[in-house]
Amino acid sequence: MPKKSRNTKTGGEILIFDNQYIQERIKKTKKLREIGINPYPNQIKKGMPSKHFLAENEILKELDAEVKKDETKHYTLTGRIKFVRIMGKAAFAKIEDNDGLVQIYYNRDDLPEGYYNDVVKKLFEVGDIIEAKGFPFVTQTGEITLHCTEVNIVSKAIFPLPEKFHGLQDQELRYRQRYLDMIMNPHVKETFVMRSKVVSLVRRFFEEKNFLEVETPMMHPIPGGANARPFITHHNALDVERYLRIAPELYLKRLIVGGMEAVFEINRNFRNEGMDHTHNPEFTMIEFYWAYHRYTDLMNITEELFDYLFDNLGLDRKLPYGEIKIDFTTPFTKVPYIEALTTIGGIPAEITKDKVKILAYLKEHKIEADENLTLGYLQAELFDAFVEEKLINPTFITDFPVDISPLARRSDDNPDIAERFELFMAGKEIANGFSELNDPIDQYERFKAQVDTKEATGDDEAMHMDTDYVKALSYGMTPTAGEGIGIDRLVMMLTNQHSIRDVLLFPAMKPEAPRPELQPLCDVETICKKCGHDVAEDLKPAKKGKGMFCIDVAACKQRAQEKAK
RNA sequence: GACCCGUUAGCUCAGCUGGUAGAGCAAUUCACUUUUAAUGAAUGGGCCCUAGGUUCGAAUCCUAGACGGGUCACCA
Repeated sequence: MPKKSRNTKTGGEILIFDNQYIQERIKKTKKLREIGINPYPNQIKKGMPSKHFLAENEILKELDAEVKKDETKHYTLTGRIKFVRIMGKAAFAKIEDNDGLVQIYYNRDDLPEGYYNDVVKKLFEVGDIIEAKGFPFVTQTGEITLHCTEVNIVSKAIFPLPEKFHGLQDQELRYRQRYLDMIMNPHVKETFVMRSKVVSLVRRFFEEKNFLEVETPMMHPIPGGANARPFITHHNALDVERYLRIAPELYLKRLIVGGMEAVFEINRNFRNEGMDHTHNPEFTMIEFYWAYHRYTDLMNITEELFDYLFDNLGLDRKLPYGEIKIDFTTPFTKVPYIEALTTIGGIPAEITKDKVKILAYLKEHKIEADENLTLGYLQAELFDAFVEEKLINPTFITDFPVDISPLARRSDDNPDIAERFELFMAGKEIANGFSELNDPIDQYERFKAQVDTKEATGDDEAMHMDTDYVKALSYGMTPTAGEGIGIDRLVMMLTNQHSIRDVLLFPAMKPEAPRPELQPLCDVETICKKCGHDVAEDLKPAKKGKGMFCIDVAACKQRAQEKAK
């Protein structure tokens, strides 16, 4: 049998199982069936959580007897076998459930006739999920253990687990096979339990403040609410392009126009940009909008939220983050944007307010910048290069240049700055909030300025003109403050994780490297029935009947037309 | 996108200036009725990421590529 076609079928056998270890395990599975044991039974109930079992039998350790045990008690435990130590006619194993490891003991004489030698010892192994019934005792080395009178298979594993001591180290496998990572590296689960708690608490916090949770579209006709490149998809029935949302902002503010005075949404945004340790193409944000409030109120409620999270998670206000320590004690420091350039970034004040001087300063420090950028954008270049990474403890940077804040309200005192802040910690942006721009004419002009920027600098992340949104504002929106908080990055801070991939259950990965011989056999027709297009990646099978059709309907039509000519 | 590092048994990793591919765990067989990464003995297990090149000979050297990790750039 050829060894080289992992993903194909040959002779009716699926060859991902073509491996000595897997074959051994499949043999054992078959043997179980032969002797009338279903390796995948359906009627098993979860046993007592291992933690409860251990806690409840802690008292056995106090017994004065030679053998510390209580045969009057009966327990059922369930879990995955992580270790097996067979010593002839008796054996110890450790099984793991959601709470952790617990030891079980079984021997030839206390199990049904022949069951130990023929079944448990030979056919149960590390990786299998089992059910164990018996009474508690304490071993000579002082470990509370279940002495089994019955052991049953719950689910047979036909793939072996990684090595028991070193576990699964390979980062790639850890991300691609997260379930295996979770089986082998218990702390991984802790991080995601923490993440779940954070999301839940954030939701509860806003609900308790009478915010309404809403769900707005994820497929947008015009991408908006942030500066970012969107993913593009196609709606077949309408034959239109749709953009996966880069932010929910503009829809949430439409709801404020509609009279909802406090709303929030926690969900994914999608940005078609580079990936690194702080960027995943899909990421989770909470955005909330609060009528009759200003950006200063947002800073207060943000501090309140952090206190709420830390109190409910029982976390110390000073948390380690790699080499550094972050002090989350509220209130957080507040520094105006331009001031931060000087006090934190160390840039002479006279430079920070002059385009020509900034360009010279940037050049001096070997930072490339487009000369067509406006003052605000140039100040942003300075901020990114000299300030951002120095913001370790939570810091609100306030009063942003208005031209880099196209959706924020101008300050009544100074038309060049916006009522906006961003919250930074450990050199990373965590939140962004502002008093919302509710002047429809001003909003129109700002969109237009974005479109102009796009033309002047080719910045394809600048915003699009969204006249539908301007129309909504034109009906009148109450003065409103709105904020977005990056949940992934927040969880990174709270769990001392330095890669966003470690707080995402299934981070985005490139497709696995294809091995040439392993390509699936393709015996169906490989050209589009309508236009004759023959690039396999562009084709999909017909919904009904046979044949292939183009995924991109518009392109298909065009090809068909050209062919007709 | 640029640079650096990695890819060898199911897993964790060795493999020197090029000379028949190694260990531990795991697996198979045997011994062992309180072990703690159980122990002892024997056996089996490799497209050395892929494709080219240099060479009498390549896991090893060269070129290109794939995937992963890191640094930087991009992402206000």
